[in-house]
Amino acid sequence: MQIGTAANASGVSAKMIRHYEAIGLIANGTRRGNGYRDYDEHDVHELRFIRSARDLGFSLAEIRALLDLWRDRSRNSRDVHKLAARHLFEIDRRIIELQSIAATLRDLIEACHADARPECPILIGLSGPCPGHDYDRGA
Amino acid sequence: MQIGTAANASGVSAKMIRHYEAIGLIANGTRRGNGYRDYDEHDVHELRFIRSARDLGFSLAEIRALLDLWRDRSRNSRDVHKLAARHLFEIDRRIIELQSIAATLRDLIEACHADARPECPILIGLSGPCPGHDYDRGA
DNA sequence: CTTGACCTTCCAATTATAGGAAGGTGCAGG
DNA sequence: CCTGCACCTTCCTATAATTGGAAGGTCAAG
Repeated sequence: MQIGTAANASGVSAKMIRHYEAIGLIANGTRRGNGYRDYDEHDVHELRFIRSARDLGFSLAEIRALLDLWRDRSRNSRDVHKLAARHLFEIDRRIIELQSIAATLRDLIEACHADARPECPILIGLSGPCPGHDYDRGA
Repeated sequence: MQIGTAANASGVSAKMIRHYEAIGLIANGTRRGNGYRDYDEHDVHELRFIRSARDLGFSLAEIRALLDLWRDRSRNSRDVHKLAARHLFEIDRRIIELQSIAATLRDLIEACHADARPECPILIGLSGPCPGHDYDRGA
C-alpha cells in the first residue's frame, strides 16, 4: 500500500512516517518502481505502536527504545517496565506541577473582580516576587 | 545596572532578556557608551513580571498581552481575568489529559511482571488499537 | 490530453531556551 | 604597563515534534 493508505490505517500522518524513516525510527522500507514507498500490514502495525506510544506521551527517544524491545523476542519485560515506570513518574511529576500552577491561578482569578476597573489581583500577583526563586537582592 | 545584574535580580537569564528585547516583548532599552544595555529597577520589575507569568505557564504571546494590560493604567480587570481564566482552562484540560494517560500507563505497568521473560502487557497494550482514533480499516 | 489525487524531495516555520564562537570592555594585580 | 578574568556584544546553531509549502513526478479516469 502507498504511504497515504498506511497513514490512514495507522493514524500517523504521511509527513510523520517519512520523518520517522528519515531519523531511523522505522526502517527505510522498500520502494516501488516509481519511487513510491510501499507498506504492508506489519509496517502499519509498527506505526500504530508508535502512534499509541506518542498518545501516551512517550518521546521519540523513548519510543525508539520501546520499539527495540518490541522487536527483540528475547527481551526482558523488566526493561519495558522500567522504561514505562520512569515515564509514568515524569507524568505524575508534571501533573503535580500543573496542579500547583492551577491552584495559584485559581486563587488569583477568584480574587479578581473582572469588571471595568483597572485594579487586578492577577496583575499584582504576577508583578510580585516569584516564590521559589532566589534573587540577588531581596524582593 | 548591567544585563547580568538585571538577570540575577529578576530570575530571567541574560540570554532571555536579549531575546525578549529582540522579539519586542520588552523595549529596546538605553545603552551605555560602550554599547552595554542598561537597566533600572523598573526594568527588573517588568522582568520579574515576565518570569512569574512564565512560571505560571503563560506563553510569550499571552505574556505580551498581559504586559500590555499591566502597562495600561486604563485597563479593565475583566480583560486580565479573561486571559487568565482561559489559561487556567487549558491547564485544567491538560491535567485531565495527563491523568488519563497516567491511568492507562499505571494499568499497563501494574499488569507487567517485570522479570526476565519477554511477555509484556505494556508492549501488547501499545501494539493494540489506539482508542479514540479512527482508522480506515478496523483494528 | 487534461484534471485531480496521489507521490517525491527539500526547505522553512513553529515555541522557548540554551550553547558557543568571535570579539570588545573594564577592572584589578603583578 | 600588561595580563588575566569577568563581563558585555552579535550572530549562528541546536533542541523536540510537527506542520506547511514549493516544485516536480506518476497514475488513473474522464
